[in-house]
Amino acid sequence: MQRPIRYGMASSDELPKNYDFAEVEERWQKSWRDEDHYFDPNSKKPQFVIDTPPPYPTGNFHIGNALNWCYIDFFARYKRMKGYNVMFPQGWDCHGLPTEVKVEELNHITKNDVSREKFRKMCRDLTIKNIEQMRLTLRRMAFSTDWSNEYITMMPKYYSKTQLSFLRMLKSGYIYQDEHPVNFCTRCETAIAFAEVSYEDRETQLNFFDFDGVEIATTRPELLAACVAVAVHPADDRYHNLKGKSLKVPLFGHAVPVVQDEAVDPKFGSGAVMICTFGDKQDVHWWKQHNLPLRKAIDRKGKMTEICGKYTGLSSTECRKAILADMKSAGILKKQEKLQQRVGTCWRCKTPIEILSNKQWFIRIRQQEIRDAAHQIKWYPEHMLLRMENWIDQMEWDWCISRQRIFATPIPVWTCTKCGEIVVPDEKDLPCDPTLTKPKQPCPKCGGNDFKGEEDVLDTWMDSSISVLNVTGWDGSGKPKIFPAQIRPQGHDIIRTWAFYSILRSVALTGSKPWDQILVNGMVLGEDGFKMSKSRGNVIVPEDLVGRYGADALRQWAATGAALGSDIMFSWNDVIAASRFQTKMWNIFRFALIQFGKDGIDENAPITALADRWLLARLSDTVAAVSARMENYEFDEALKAIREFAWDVLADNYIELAKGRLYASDVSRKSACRVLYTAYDSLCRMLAPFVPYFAEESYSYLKKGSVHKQPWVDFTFNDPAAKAEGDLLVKVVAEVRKYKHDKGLALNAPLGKVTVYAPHTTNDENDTARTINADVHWRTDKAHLDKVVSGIDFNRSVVGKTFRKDASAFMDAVKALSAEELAHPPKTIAVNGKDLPIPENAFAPQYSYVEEGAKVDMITVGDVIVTVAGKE
RNA sequence: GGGCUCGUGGUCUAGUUGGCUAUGACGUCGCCUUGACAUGGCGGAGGUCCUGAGUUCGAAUCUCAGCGGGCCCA
Repeated sequence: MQRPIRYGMASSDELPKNYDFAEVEERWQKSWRDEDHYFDPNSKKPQFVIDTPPPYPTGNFHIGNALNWCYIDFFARYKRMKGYNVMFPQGWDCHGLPTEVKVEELNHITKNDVSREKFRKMCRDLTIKNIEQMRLTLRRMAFSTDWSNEYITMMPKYYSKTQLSFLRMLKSGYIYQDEHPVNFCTRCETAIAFAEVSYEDRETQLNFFDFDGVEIATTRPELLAACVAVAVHPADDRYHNLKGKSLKVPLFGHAVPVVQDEAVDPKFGSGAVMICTFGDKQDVHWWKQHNLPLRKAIDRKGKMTEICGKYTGLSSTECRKAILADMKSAGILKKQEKLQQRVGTCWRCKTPIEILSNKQWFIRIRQQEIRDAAHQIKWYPEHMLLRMENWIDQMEWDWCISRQRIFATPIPVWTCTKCGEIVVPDEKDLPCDPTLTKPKQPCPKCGGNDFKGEEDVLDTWMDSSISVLNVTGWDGSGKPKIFPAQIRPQGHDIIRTWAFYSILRSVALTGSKPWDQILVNGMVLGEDGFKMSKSRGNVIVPEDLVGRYGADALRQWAATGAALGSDIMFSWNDVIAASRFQTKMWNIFRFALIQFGKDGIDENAPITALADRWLLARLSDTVAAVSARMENYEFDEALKAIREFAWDVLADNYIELAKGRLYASDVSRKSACRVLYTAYDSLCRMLAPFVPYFAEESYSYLKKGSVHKQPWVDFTFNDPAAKAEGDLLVKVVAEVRKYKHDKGLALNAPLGKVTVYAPHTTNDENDTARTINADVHWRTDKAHLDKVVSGIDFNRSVVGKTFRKDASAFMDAVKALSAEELAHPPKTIAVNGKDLPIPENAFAPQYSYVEEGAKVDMITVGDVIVTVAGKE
């Protein structure tokens, strides 16, 4: 049964004994209002705009997303409490191949079976369904999303901005069209960017063959038709005679020059390589360097072109086989060796990429510009900047932004069929699909009226790399008022893509860095330490976890799991520990509420007892520490400090000390209640960003109003003496407990007189006495103790081994020694009439102490002496 | 091959401007059902701080070399 929402001080009979997270979380989720999290454009508060990552709407919010969003929500909530006007937008990065593939799968079609428009609609419908699913999870997780700033990249409102940014960058010369080699996936039939290439190890064959008298080693004989040169190292003596010569390509017969290049490794293969357009990135290098011609041997579908003669139409694998067979029968194939190599593949479908030369759209990469902007951003953790720098430094090609797909932002250009002029739409006519509409004016160059709409579409990163411009309200007119954003949170896996492209685009379009700070979080690994994957069976689904332990427990796991930037192993242990902490907190609050229920709270009661001042001093330190950690996004440390204070300091020490006073009804009870009240209130507020449901529920028993609308805790209590003396108090209690434990006594067993000889007298309001159940006296004078030998500990393994049958006689002799002799034993001792040496470690005297005539036990706490008189 | 990052009890981890007996959690063992909580309390056992060399009165921490893991890239 669900309880009604209630606010304000509870009476103790209203208090449920157990914290039922499922009931509580559902109830609060229903009552919270979206409006409370809206960014207020007219606010006078300082702004805190977050450029959140728009997830790909697969329908499933995975645990890595959850970690990322928890971090965002922690600081979004914290900043709101600190008085900032926070924008926590939610975007959806819709376009791209996975959805196309999914639509084909679900409808049993290929994209060519239906019209482009129909296919797009199918993709849009699926995406909307997925987004709705994921929104539910976001709400269940209690993320304080600003739903008034939601954006969906496939919607006209968003992608018209993508198109606007394209037109602006085209105009300013950043974007150009060119025939250029690009990474190409022949399965997806599209160009892909370097960031989309992944690498796999595989074994291949290195083929040595006779190339017009020169031995050449190649892994890609099928590219023989595309051979445009042979390269050797200039210092390679074997090939001096080839300088300036040309060679005839076997099987094909065209002549190619021999070029010299330092980049050729004389030790690899035969030391002579053939340059083809294009086998790999190195070929592109050489091709540019030596101004070689272009011979295209492979087409977009991965088939051999006409220049391959009789091999035309074969796939590259078939062609390789055929050419090797023909080399063999011509007797020019010398030998074959196995070779380990890394091959670039399409990150989506794992097909090995080809480098093909096509007409494509590009964005110029101006490295220095990006580097400068990256340096103006504060990186958390700092070393992530290095990854960005390394990536920038080794960029060689411009960013290819055109894709040959359907579900994506159209490139808004037409080509005049008569003169080839590029024509663009008016900015006010965006969004625009050039395959469906025509330009309003004739061609400005030749006056022609026949145009071809661009069928290529934009890379998805072209959408998401303006997320920050979108949320800050960019409309093309320079730099928006609230730009740059304050922070970009993201994973380290997309530094070279999303972060890199966002910086590039912001600089190009506004001349400024996109954000003040970037916060980089790690990846979530499975419980076995490996990346989560279905095949490993180590995948954790957030919804499952939330169902079993609640959203707050998952959020705590995210906070405590890892330091910023480092990968985090998933651990059920941490989730269980989190849920236990909530139980503990609930019981602490229950205890406090029961006390408050007896005769209310006096918020101005004088703080009298030492323990009370001690607790407030420790609370003050905790608030300072937690606040500092929050400022630095060190959520693990922040939550750790809260837990430590609540569990160790408040529950295990303070409450144990103050219990007696709270049960009694003297004046100092009010002091303890006020302290409990302050701690309760502060803890709710410090916990609010981490466990919003739990904090809200707990706070509702204390006061009216939502804890999430309270300011962050501002509490200082400076009392170094109370801290030092209170620490002593706690230590004395701990030592006496240990003493009881060692004596086999129950912790509440009564003791007789306990005297503490400390440097200062301490007004502990009898807390110590009640806690350890003894008559406690605090004294500042020196302890007057008489040390008395009360017995002797024999080490029987030493005594027995040394004295054999004289052992008992030896022990009797030792017992007969005086106290003085026992403390400083002689070298020898008379046993059965003989003087025998006393072995080392044979015995140790036991001492007892006598204080004012009574026998006592002595405990030391640093230089403080505590005596305990038994209760006989 | 290059860059980044890391190596601490069985497991995960804190600690690096060099300095008390190396932190905590989980697990484990023992004791305790005391009026918030046994999803608790108290206590114990358990560590070559990856290896080696160096600097130093002193190294988990600094330097060098090596071994090993992870990530990114060639």
